[in-house]
Amino acid sequence: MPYDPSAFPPFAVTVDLVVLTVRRHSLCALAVRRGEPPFQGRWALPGGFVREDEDLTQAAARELHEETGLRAHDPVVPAEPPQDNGAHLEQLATYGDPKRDPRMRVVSVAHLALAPDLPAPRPGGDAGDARWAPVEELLEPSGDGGPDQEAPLAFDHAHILADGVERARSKIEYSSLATAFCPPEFTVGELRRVYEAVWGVTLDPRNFHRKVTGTPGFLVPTGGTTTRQGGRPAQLFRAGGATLLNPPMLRPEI
Amino acid sequence: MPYDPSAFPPFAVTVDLVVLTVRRHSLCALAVRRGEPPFQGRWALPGGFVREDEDLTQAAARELHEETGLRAHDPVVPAEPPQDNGAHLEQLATYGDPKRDPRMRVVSVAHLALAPDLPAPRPGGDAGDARWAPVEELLEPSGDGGPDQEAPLAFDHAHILADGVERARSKIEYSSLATAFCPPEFTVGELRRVYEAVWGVTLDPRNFHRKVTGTPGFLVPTGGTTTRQGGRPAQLFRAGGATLLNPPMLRPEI
DNA sequence: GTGTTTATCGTCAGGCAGACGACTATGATC
DNA sequence: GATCATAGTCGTCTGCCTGACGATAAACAC
Repeated sequence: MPYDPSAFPPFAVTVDLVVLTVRRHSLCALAVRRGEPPFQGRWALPGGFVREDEDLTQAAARELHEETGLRAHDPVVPAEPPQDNGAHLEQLATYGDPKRDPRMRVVSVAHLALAPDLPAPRPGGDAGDARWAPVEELLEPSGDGGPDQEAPLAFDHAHILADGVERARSKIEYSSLATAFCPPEFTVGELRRVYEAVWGVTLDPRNFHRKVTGTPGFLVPTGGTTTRQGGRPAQLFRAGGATLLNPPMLRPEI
Repeated sequence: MPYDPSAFPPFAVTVDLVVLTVRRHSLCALAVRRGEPPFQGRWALPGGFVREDEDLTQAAARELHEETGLRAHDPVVPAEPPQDNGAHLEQLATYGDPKRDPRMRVVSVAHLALAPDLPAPRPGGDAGDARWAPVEELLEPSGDGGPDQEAPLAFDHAHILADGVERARSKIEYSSLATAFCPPEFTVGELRRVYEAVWGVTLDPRNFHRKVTGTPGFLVPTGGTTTRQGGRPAQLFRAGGATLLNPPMLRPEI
């Protein structure tokens, strides 16, 4: 089909964000409450229109900053040491079912952001209300008796969230992405608890320690120690330059 | 940002296709020659506008059929046995740089299609001219003396193609996707030559045979044999139901 | 001190991959 | 028909990595 610039169907293009973090040993996603129809009052993923002069990644980074105050890392030029308050941001997938928005044809380019644990969502964004919710809670079919039962996510956002969670779960297997859930300096135990929360499993601390400290370039010791978690002081590490884990971290069966 | 259906910047949305196949022991992509500006006369990836009532995957499947005659498998409901002439189709990524098309704001949802070796591109599509070209030829910076030197691909299509090739290279590691490059019945040697072509390496036939025949659910013997390749007759297999390879096929270093 | 918690080091057996030898079954060539 | 070249298939061996789990170390709470 020849490109005919004068005869194309116009679409609205948005970015939606799956922002994940680990809070209290559970994987949580950022949800905002919709202030207007459709799906008024329901929880949804943060997002918004891509502007005329904006790249998709820029739009996602702007929305992320508006909703959370987080700056996105440039994954290509990783600012080295004390890049605190930076989040990992990558494109997830694009959703364009003709009926996904009842008002008009909207194509949404979903992005996945991974952030360390944050104090609390800042309501400085456009949404009046925002919260970190455990992903199982947002994804469970309709709940089976939780106290404050919430309706499922607006639009196809449950689908998008599920895809984002699955991306995160699989990607920490073969990359150093799990460190994006950690503060700039962290212990092996904190990193292990990230894996446990994201995968929903428990891992052997000894084998985990051997694996991550034995993988060249994954972790670099900072020299400091901490007793944040109680018990014997643990060494502090920063993420090393390696981005790919080879061989990968194996996710336990079941 | 509240959705305001009356005030969104209009975008054109297209699908572009990275269609890969293995021909003569080399990984090839489908390229079409542009018949009009911009980039008139240059090679490009096939693609076109998404229609008003079409899902993104539908649009990609339609373009694929127009350009190659191939039908896309439904990856969710894999038609079992003799699904000949079916190609694997999946979304790749979305490209939306404001300047990627000099005429207007175009967001392109790229898709990746993997097909068995085909007789020849059918020029039934909108493009007057189409060919299978080795991916290195399409991707090399500008060539270093090949006889019929081609200008690089139009738009950001070299970038899209590189992403598609990388997706295919990594995905055959941990999935049974390599069988999408094979006819419905194939030998272990043919499957190995797919891996060798996609990765650009040579693999030990004995270890490869042990790996693929030893992975439950990957290959199911049909009972027949063939001597297509010369030498001792080889068993014929179909792709088994397994889609994930665990442990993965390891891509050799370097 | 005693108990608890967490971190870290070691040991051992099993599984799997890379390297490679050996044998089999076809077609091509003399 | 014997020989050769080509592929396919089965084994063996070694080294690495993982899972299971024992043991020790260093903090805190009583």
